[in-house]
Amino acid sequence: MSDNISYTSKIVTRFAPSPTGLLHLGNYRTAVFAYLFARKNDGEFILRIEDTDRERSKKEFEDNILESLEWLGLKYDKFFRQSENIERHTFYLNKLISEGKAYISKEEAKDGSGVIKEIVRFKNPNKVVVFNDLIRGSIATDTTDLEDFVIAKSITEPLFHLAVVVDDFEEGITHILRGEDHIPNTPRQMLIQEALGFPHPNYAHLPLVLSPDRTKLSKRKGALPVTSYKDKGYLPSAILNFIALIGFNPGGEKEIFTLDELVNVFDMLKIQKGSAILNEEKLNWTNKEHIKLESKEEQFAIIKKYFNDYDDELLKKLQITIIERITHYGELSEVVNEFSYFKERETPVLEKLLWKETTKENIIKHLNYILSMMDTLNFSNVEKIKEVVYAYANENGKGEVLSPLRVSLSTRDKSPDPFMLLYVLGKEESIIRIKNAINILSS
RNA sequence: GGUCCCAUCGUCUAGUGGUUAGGACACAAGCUUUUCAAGCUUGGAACCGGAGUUCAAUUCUCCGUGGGAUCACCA
Repeated sequence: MSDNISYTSKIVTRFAPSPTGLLHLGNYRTAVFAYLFARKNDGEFILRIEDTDRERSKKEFEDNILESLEWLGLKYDKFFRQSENIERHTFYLNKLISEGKAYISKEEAKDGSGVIKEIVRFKNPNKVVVFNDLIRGSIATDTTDLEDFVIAKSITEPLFHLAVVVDDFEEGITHILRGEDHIPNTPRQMLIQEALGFPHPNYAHLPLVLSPDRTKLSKRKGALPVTSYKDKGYLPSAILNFIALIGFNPGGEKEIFTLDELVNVFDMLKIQKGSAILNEEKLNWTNKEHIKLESKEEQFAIIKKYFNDYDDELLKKLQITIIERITHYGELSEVVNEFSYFKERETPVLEKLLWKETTKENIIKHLNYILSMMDTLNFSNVEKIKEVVYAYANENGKGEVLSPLRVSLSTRDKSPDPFMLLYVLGKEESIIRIKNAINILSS
């Protein structure tokens, strides 16, 4: 059973989240795999919001799911809301009851109210159910200890197992890709399918994404909603790339993929069986690689939002240096602070202008010499600046020339190299700052 | 506890009945045009254990061990 062979009927997959909270990366990875599998096979990808639990489902969570999928670029072909399918759930519920395959049971409500309710229980045939999981092979379960499980809170209030089975059938789902935490649910759902005369869909249970403590990823353990990565300035292509390669690897040594490339290389047989832990550092590295993939213009547009009061000309000179410092665009706000000296002239402190045992006089001499060659420097080319200034530094002591120069221009002892500072600041501003430093050294 | 799933560097993984077990992240060292960042080079780092099958097991089988999931009138 490989996705490389062609199926006789059209592949239809679905992502079926319940809108009861903000979904994290682990949840969306299920969507990514279902999406990749459908697209790889020219199939259909369906989004179904499972909102039958009226009390816990919230519109804001549904909106967040929609926003996240759109941001990630996972376009769905059809959209369903489970709560709008209650009629057909009731229809099949009645069918089951009339055929003696389910029955109404008068029981005390579990909410402690003491009210007697008419819930619907499935008449368990108590048999061994076997299915061939596309990822892990044959899985057999004796359903006897499941007893007559509840499938509806009332004839008009279907529960998960019934609703899922009916909707998957009615929507023509051929392949169900979901987390392995659903493996125990599969036998019950297959029992209902059999009672209703539905065919069994194909199942592929994905390995779980774990927290660093090796337990299921959860909000409580710090798992962030996908939209928070959006807010922090991560690239959707990087998030996609990163989560697709957790539990899946096409083989080979390529690490960076676009969505289209992922669709191309996707192969269900290459999905991992064991669960995996999220590695934030690799996410950051992946994101940086995707930033590098962006065009100069795309990068600039975002940088400009943070460095909004910078002159375009100066910012373009600074762009490469800025990009080098970040892993995701949200870090730009820190870089704005770090690079404040590019925008506002600041006053260097005497101690930082000094270099080891070198006398003030010598430092002043070096700075004056650099000042004297300003007219000969080609300020439109950082390499040319480097050639000339470095030659002098190399002859007269790298440290005692370059360190005071850097502090003169940036006032900091940690900054880009002085050649870059000269290039970005330009001739006029550089002269002013160096003269200012000489004054401080002279006083 | 019952049931089920899983097992290659710290993490994500490639891979094979015979390999120096490969790559990436992270880490360490060195280099590069002082510092920071980036980049480059090098390095340390893994087949859970035991039995069986076999000329040969990391790979196949079984048993352990370990980890995980699940046992709702949630999904």
